[in-house]
Amino acid sequence: MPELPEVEVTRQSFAKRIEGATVESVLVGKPLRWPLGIEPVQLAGAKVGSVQRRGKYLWLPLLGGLQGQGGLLIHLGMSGSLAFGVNLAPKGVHDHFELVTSQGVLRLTDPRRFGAVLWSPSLDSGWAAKLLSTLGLEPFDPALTGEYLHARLKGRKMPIKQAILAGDIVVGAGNIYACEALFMAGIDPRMQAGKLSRPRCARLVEQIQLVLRQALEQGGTSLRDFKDAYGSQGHFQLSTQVYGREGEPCRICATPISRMVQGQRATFYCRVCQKK
DNA sequence: AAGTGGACCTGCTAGC
DNA sequence: TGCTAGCAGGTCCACT
Repeated sequence: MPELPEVEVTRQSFAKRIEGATVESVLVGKPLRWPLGIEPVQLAGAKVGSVQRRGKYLWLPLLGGLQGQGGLLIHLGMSGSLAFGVNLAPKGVHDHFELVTSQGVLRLTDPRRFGAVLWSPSLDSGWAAKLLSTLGLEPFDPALTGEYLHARLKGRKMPIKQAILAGDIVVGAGNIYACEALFMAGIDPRMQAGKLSRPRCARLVEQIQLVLRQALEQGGTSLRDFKDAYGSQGHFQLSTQVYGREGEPCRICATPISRMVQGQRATFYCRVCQKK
């Protein structure tokens, strides 16, 4: 489910409400991708700081309690979502983590359990350092330019779609937004990454930023049941140009949208508008 | 080093 | 109606 816009929309929907809260207890359900990495009781009494986002990860700083100083690194995987409130619905079978605080309960619902909640002593040590160190630039980082993308793609033989998805050059565009950005940039997803010209790299950067910004403004994409921590749905799925539109007419040239598989992920594209 | 495929897990849908 | 295969928004890891 969650690519950068969904994660950011989620963050914005509960960051202010949880900041300053005191952790009362922590409930751990079925195993997620990795174990929490700390005894839940150690977190009691800690104070929640300002929630940050890096790529598709959220970082919830914690100060005090038996843990001393650290935080929780949260990833929503494919099917995760967070809810925060004082009167959440009764706990369901897919609710696998709860942080009970003085200002409300933060709950992770994740049917497939590809998500993770990990304790780390800081952002640049422990689990957080390990997982975040391989990440590329944030999409809205001024350092992300066509020139930068061109330099990083140099010599790469993999298809441009997979290079964008890999996340070691630029983070945040997952399968939906990678397809969308490539369409808007007019680039064939099969194009060898290292062969993209500078101007096309510049255009791709622009379109990645544009599609993510648009999705953000529309509250993200709710294909199945994505909701932010207030329970609100996103609407970007209504604006999609190619994703999920196989056989439907291209919004530019009316050619039926094609679907193929790259790296075991579906790619949607227009065989006329997107060129090698 | 870069690239590929498998793995993790559950729910839903299309098709027989 | 009921079963099954195939598919889903992510990304780490082992292997070539």
